[in-house]
Amino acid sequence: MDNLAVARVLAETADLLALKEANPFKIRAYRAAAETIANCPEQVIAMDDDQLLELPGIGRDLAGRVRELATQGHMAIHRELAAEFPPTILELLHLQGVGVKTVASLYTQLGIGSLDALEQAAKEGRLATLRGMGEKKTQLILKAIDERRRHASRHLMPDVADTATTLLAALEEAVPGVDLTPVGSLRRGVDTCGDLDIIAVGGSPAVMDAFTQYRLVERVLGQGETKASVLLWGGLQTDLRLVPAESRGAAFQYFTGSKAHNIALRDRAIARGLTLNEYGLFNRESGARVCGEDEAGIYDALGLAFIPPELREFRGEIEAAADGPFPHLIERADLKGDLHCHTTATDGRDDIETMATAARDAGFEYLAITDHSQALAMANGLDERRALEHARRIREIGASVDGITLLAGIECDIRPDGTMDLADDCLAELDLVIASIHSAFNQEPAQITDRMLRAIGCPWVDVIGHPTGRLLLRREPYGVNVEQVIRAAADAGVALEINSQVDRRDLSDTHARLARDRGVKITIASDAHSCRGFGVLRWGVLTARRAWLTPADVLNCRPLEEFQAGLRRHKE
DNA sequence: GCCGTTTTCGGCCCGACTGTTTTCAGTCG
Repeated sequence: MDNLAVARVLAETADLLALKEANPFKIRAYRAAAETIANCPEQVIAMDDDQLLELPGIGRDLAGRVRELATQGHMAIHRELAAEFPPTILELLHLQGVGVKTVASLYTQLGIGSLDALEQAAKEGRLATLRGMGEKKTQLILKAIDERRRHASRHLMPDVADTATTLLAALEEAVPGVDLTPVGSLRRGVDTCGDLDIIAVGGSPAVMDAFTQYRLVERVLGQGETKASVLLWGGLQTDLRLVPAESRGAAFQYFTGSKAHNIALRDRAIARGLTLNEYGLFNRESGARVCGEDEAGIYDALGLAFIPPELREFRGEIEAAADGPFPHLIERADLKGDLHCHTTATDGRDDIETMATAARDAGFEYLAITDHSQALAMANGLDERRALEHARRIREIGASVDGITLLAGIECDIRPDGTMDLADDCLAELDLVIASIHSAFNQEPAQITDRMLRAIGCPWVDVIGHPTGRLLLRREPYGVNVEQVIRAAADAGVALEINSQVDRRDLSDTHARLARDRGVKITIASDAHSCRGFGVLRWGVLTARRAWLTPADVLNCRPLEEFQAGLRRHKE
């Protein structure tokens, strides 16, 4: 049982306690503990009581619960609570706009304990019999159920990447020397994956057995000599394919996709009297093998430069590859600084100094500290006085920490009317201002677009943070007209952020590409809330690669002085 | 259920928005 599994049990316990209207602070304690453990770098099940008590938010009681999980494999309080409700009840809590109060009254008053039952009741108009429920709320619930269903079979790519890492390590331990590579949508670096595809090259059938017997397999869907399919706990379908060494490149190419890219490539092969499949590239007439052992060789034989996997979406990459090699797409090592993070001043977990040293250790020349502004009261957002005091502290600490420059910034809320949450004279004092929307997401497209344009009109705004507000698999983007925002940002010299959080990646790849094509500078930022939060930058970089971005397109690939000169505040 | 020490109990981030109300409850961040 790893930390995420422990955290899940604690979080479920919190949800179940909430359904029973237990002490809200007790519920919060369970949630906080879940959060702490999910973010803990060491495995908590290996810890003794004293080590557990060191963790923030873990006291005598919760330490005991974690020990119970470690030794028994389950937690009595969790089991007892779960037994009081249908096993499907917690899926109701994941619906947008549905919280514990609603779930509790749905269950106690209407006996609704599953998505299906809720949908049926909503369609029959029975929800309106509950206090506080009307026609609009019913429609919102039906929409939320629909979204949930559409997303149910998909998984965040970074989660799939973690799953793949763990699975590959287990297989390599079981079958030493085996050559395994994840392909498919994971290799393309997409936002969400429907399944996980892995290729084993030249291995023995033993790897197939190790795969189907992997401890996290819920069900074997099929097993043959060269292909096995399993369903992992958590619902991810995973396929393993065994290919001979001479087909390695062809298999990589074939299973990395996308479908449209592959079709275009096979068309190209046909036009050259060749045929392409997962085993190799062959002469159509004679059947003689042209190549197949290496991926670049296949592209080369088709008159194409090697196409980086992230670009294989049939978005013009084949034409581009016919014209010659691609420019150097951005890599993580090209980033010279990070531009968006939080500290204990607002909702971060670590202080300025800790964040600074962690950023330096991550290889950065500079780091902008950008805590929240006052509108985010829940995050203890900063008003003008605190923002300026915080900036003073940041500069003071920046001067004392060697090897990195700290920039005193802010993530300033864009209020519903488009005005900034902090006064201009305050924003003017800072080194970097990110403007973001964190409220009133449901404004009409024209209104929220206008709101964004007003923010871009503020002369002290340098960057728009997570410009569309989407939460992958959870929340649709705001109704904002991205093209208009891009045009305005280009005109004003305001940069647009690629936020690297696993469930944001916002701007998306296609929007980032459009922005770049229209002359907008891009930033790639972690939005880290702790000193371990910089790792997500790899996902933002993948989005940027999928947007065809080179280091020249990304502001924080520049050394400090050049970076600062590129900011909007220094342009006008 | 955790935490702190002006401890051993009493406090524990709160404002905006929505849909349902007619003064508020629930959700979200």
